[in-house]
Amino acid sequence: MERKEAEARAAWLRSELERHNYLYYVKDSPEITDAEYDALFRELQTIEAEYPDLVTPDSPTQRVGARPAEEFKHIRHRVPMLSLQNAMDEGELREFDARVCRLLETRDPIEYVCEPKFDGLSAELVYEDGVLLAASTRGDGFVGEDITANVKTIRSVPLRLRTGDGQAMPRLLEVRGEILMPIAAFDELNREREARGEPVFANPRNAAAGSARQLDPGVTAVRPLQFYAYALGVSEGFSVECQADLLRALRAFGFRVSDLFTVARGADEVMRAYRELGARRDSLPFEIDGMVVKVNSFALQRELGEVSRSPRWAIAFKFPPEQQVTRVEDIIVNVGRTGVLTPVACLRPVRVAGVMVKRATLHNEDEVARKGVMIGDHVLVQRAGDVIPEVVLVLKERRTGEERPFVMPSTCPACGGPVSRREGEVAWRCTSV
DNA sequence: TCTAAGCGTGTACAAAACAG
DNA sequence: CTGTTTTGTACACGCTTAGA
Repeated sequence: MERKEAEARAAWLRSELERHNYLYYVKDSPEITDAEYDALFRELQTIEAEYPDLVTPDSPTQRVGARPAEEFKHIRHRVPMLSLQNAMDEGELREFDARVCRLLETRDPIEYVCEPKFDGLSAELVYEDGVLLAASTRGDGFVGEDITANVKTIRSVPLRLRTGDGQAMPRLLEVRGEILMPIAAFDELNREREARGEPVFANPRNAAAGSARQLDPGVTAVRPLQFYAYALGVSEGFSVECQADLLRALRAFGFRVSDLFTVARGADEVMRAYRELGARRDSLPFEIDGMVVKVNSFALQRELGEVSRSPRWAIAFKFPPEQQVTRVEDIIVNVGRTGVLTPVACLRPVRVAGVMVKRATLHNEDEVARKGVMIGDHVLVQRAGDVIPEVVLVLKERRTGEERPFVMPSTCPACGGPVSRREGEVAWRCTSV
């Protein structure tokens, strides 16, 4: 094949493959069979093998192109990736709404966008002139890990932004969203791993986080990850005026965007959206742990600004935590790096919200001291956050006999040194650490 | 009231220790 | 000398506490 001819053919194949990829992985409505796709893919591979200089970074053949890395490099976020404040119940949601109204000095109902709060790991994808150049984890909000090679293997991530209906290609677009693993794919993956005798993942969130942080992108490539876009970092040559328009624009750029988002006016409508999302929660293809409520207008968002590491214009409205009752088998004492002693309850393993809970910290000494926890007690365990189970309540039953009340030891279990607790101090400390 | 530090759980991965 | 298990480190996440 002539070089010029090959160049044109390769360009056509790339756009065609990316279009079919989009139809299959984002729209869930393929136009061609897998075999036809493979044939196109192999043709492109053949051309690129003959003319290596024709390979572009956004070529579909480059999704799993990178070699295993030694370590993750770090990427600084140009705009910090903030975390959200939580609202645990209706009262806290209404407080949030009241604060927004007060700060904006308005009595009119505020327009909010309600979106599912995906249970995965958040990431930032950087597109320059429409081409995916870098992807990073949230990290501490300022600096994240470079997971570009891994993100490129996620088939619902566009390697090149789609444009159309008058939208020009942005010079720069930093797209933020969530990497997650759908429940059905997670179950299937664990079945395979179990059959091969490999350890199974605890839940889809951890499976997604683990998969995204593989040093070898080849491993990530065979993990069924998806990316849902929902926010922006820096952008040049692109602007919208509100969150709802942004979500629609992200969809037009070729990203998966959940169709579960709604626009609500005022706290009452937000509460309705919350109840509706909660009712649908168990039938969704992926796990969510709440609903994110954002002030729709970007102008109002700017006016509200941010405090600390979270914006004043958004809140994570959590679903009530799942609870289970289990038994305290033992209480041990953990010695921290700085000598802090923390009693930890060893529990009869119980499954709560996708994780097996075996241990729970008893660091909340007020609670523990007031009510006491004994070996043999039955305790209520709830999944407090994404990962951390917490013992919140005590005493469903107290058996007599061999149980002993828990008392902090007078010597450090790690080094045998003395243990003390200064006046007014909450924590017990090993004084020799 | 806000911020930073400390802490615990759970994940992945690499090095070290162990066994055949 | 291999392959497997154990141990240690780093990271993500979210909570509590202490200090500003």
